[in-house]
Amino acid sequence: MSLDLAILGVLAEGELHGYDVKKRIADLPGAPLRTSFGALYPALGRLEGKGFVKVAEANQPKHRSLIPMPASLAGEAAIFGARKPKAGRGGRRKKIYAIADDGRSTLTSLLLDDVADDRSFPLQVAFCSNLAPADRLALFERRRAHLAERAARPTAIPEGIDYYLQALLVRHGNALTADLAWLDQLIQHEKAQLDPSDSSDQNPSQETDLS
Amino acid sequence: MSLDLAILGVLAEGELHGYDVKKRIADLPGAPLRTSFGALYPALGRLEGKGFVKVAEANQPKHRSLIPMPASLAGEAAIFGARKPKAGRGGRRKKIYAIADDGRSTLTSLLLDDVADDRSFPLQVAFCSNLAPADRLALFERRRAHLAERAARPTAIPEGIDYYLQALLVRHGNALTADLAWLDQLIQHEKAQLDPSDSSDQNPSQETDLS
DNA sequence: GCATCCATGTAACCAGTTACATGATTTG
DNA sequence: CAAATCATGTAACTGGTTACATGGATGC
Repeated sequence: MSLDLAILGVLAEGELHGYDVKKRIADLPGAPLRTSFGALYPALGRLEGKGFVKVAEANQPKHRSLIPMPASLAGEAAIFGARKPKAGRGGRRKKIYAIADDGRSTLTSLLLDDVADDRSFPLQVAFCSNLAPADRLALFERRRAHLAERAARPTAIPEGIDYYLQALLVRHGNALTADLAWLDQLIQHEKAQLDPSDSSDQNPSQETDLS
Repeated sequence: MSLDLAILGVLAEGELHGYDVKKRIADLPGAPLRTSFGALYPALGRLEGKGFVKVAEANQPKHRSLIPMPASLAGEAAIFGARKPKAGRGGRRKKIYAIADDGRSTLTSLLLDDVADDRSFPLQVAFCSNLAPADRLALFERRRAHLAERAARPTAIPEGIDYYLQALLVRHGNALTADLAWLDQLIQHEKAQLDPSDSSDQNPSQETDLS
């Protein structure tokens, strides 16, 4: 399920408490996933029960995790660490979750999963840096094949079609085309990484300008 | 809910039995909605209970409904009518549903509903020919405003961002831009219809080529 | 010290899926 | 007549939502 993927994904790059997990997946750069606490906390509980996730600290976050954290997170982490809770004595509160080893392998398999679900692919991309380069390439190519097959199948209903349906159809087709081009760029990038012979394509460009 | 919208939408353009309702919404030109019988039949039952939909015939479809049907449906309807079931005597089977008056008004309100839900907007477009031109324009402009606001809000996290997240972000931005342009075309079309002074833009073009 | 946000959780409900059961009609 | 496909439905389960309850921390 995609919520699990998102949770494991964000926890894979650093420990967080539930509240922050929600915030983080809510504004994942290109793949925002709105969810609710009513879904999140039970999910965290489930994942903990299955041993995919563990509670790192239940309180007194002295100031930071020992796990090295990628640069992308260092900023927020620093801020978070800065306003340290004065408390220490007393109760259970602010559970900080970390991904467990079983969680990492589960994450990998969720990332490789061939779910035709359009909603989860962006999440797979968002966290695909956790994959081995070859697996990543496979993921992209699988998706590309899937979309290509979709684009290929007969459009049907070219009859005296409604203006708005026609507009929708055009939009749909254009979106598909754009996605294919985008995937081609990603694929090209991966291949370049795997086989470093010719050098080109350093960053994803703003406009889909493949020839 | 979007299944209700889809059902009412397809029934608004002609009577169908459940099985065909599913097929039809499954390949709505630009807004396919995969669903299952386990969702569809209960939904039809609910709609019937609320009086939004009624059973036109429970069997012997002699050959066609008396309701005038738009050209877009005439083809399929003819085929469907052609292979008429030999039966007549006996059981209840093949319930043919038709939209009721209450259903039409419900459809209208569902079409006007301002649901931020990205999934239901395409459905609203698919059936927006049921709206008065002014309402249709309002629907489009509301959506446009919504997307524009989304596009405007700070992208955040331009830090040492992951290649794949960056790619997702670009993709997302491009999709938004394309949708805005697409909506602008629709809006322009509506305005031209409402105020027939200058004439341009007859069909949605294949490429989003607004100036 | 009061309001506001951070933070975690639970309960009731809801819409959907998968899998199953059943039977009629068509076609080879 | 047997197999495939059309056709309708139900039951168990799943994953989510909204609303609620609770309480610590922060800031004015």
